[in-house]
Amino acid sequence: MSTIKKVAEEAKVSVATVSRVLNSTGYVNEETRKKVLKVIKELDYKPNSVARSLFKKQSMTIALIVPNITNPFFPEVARAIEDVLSSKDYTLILCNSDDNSEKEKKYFEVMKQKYVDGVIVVTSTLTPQYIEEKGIPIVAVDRFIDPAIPCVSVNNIEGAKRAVQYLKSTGCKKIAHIRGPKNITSAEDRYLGYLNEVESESWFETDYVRCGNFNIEQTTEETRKLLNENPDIDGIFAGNDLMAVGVIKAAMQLGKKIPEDLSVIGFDGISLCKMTNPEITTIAQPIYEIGSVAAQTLLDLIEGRVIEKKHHQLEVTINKGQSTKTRGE
Amino acid sequence: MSTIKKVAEEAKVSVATVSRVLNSTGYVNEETRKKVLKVIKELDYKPNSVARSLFKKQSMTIALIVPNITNPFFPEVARAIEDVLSSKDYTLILCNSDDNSEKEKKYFEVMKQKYVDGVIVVTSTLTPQYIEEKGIPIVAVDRFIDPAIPCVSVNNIEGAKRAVQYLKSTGCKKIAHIRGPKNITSAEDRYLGYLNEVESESWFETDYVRCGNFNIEQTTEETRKLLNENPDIDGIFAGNDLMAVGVIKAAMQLGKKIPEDLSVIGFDGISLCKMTNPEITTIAQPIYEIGSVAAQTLLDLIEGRVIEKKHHQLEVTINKGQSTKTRGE
DNA sequence: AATAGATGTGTAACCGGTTACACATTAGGT
DNA sequence: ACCTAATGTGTAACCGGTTACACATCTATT
Repeated sequence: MSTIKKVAEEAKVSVATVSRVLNSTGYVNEETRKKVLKVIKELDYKPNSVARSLFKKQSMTIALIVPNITNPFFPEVARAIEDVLSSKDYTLILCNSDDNSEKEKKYFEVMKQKYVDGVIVVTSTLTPQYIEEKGIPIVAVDRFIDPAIPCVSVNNIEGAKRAVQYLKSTGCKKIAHIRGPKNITSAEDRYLGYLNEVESESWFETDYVRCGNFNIEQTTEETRKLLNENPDIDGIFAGNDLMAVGVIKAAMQLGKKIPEDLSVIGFDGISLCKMTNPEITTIAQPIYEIGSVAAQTLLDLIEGRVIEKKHHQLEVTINKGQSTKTRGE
Repeated sequence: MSTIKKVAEEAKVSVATVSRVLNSTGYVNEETRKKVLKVIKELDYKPNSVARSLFKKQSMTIALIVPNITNPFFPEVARAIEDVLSSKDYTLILCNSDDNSEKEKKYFEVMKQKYVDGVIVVTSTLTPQYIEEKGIPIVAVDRFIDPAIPCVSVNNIEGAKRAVQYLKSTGCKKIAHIRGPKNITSAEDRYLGYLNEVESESWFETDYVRCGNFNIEQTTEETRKLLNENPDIDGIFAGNDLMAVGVIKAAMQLGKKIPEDLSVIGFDGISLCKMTNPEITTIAQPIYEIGSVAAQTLLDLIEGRVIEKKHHQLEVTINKGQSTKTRGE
């Protein structure tokens, strides 16, 4: 492996000059520059990022902390982030937190020791004080942390309202909600949106809300109970797409036809929705865009640009599948 | 941020002693050790990984290069790898190559400059010479590169045979194959396995093999053509699970009942299989295990342990869903 | 012709660790 | 009591870059 020193010797200049050529800083005579460039090419010299990082206290690396990359929402976010980063010569470190506060903190610690330039995080447990104290640029995705911390998400309350409104518009008369976990802001907001749309309805009962955990099996179980106890429910707003799959499974087990007997709408718009049968109607987040905006915002933060907007709330769209009736039917 | 120097001053010892305490190397008097440890705690000192990396020429980081993390096979592999790595204090860098040789090479270059300790790669384009030349420990996953390069995969030929045998055992009389891309070894092997099982059959025609590209839409299109031209095909072995979804979509569009009119079997065993309706019968790879074995093998390589086996071929299992008839039906 | 500013280059300190080596002290063996 | 080996600690070089600063030369201005 050749070093800047070898290049300097070979080109008969000092390491400072080589460094100037590499970084296009300071003055370098055109002749000298060409000579150095020639030697660099000859030796196939590639500067050592670690040495540079040590001095500059930055690593051209950012970390993404997600609960679990296996959850189909996150790979698309990760892909978007990585696309933006790699186009700017940054590198992405991937961390799975399992929504565990200890793991999140451990990752933060390690990242700080590695001079990671910034972190994009999906968390429900990290506090603004902790983040502040670490002093690493950070952007939250999907789940809101604090007004002080930039966040990229959709308006979950609005999205949930749209979901319920849509079910209503297709003729559903009794709409239940299998919500996501209690401590997760996005799940909370979707619940709030649902509640806002239904609480003044004469048919509404608090029993229409059940708590799932963003996972299929448990949702199937919960839905089966719900439908057994309330057979006249004809619409379910699931906390996310995976849960919608769970709801559909339960409905099928109970012999209910979808969407004739029961309409199901999800949330997220992961590509899975188009693979199931029936295809799932869902409130689709612009997932790729969320990732790319988050990455862009983090780079702005890192590179000291003013960030015009702290909280990006992107628009949801409704993706119509066959898990809901067609309007007016 | 406190440094080793500050700790040394505070504890009235030299940096060498602090370093010895940190790394449990050399001789350190117990009293001294306690004193240093106390100061480290007081100052909340965390050693700087970058400085250590520079000297040690290793970064406790490994890179995973996959075609696209958005393909549902890879997040599970990534998760497994990350689990193993984080338990050993290694960090994972994620790269998306899009199966593009230039991108793969660029990542390799960058990783080398960052002193990445090793690479796990899913590639069809990298040559052993190139890899050799970079001199970075490497493990291939899913796709075989060269006998010299450790590889973790399943026996795709055997798996494909099992798939076809299973279709036969459930009564299929004419079995087609929508295969994956030509240049990908795993797709090639699955095709070979299929061929081996069918070429001696009287009903077999070369027209029963169509080429897809591991993607749903194109597979649907291809399947539609296949079934229109050969209406009596009653079984399809899809190149992977995503393609199986495409096959099922096509069958439904043509009004064929699954599995009564057409049996479909996939390959991979991604969690998607359990979410569709009907659930997809598939030749399941032990995906998580593939990832963890790959990670473990790479660490063995990095840490200089002898690797007993260069090519790990893990066992596939058959996951029975409702996309195939029950045996003997 | 004198001088300020631009241009060009090298020396050496610095980033924050690790470790070879030197040196001292203590313990153990005969 | 003497010698060797084990124990304990500090100094300084090193990893491979970046950059402040010093210094020299060249150009332009008055």
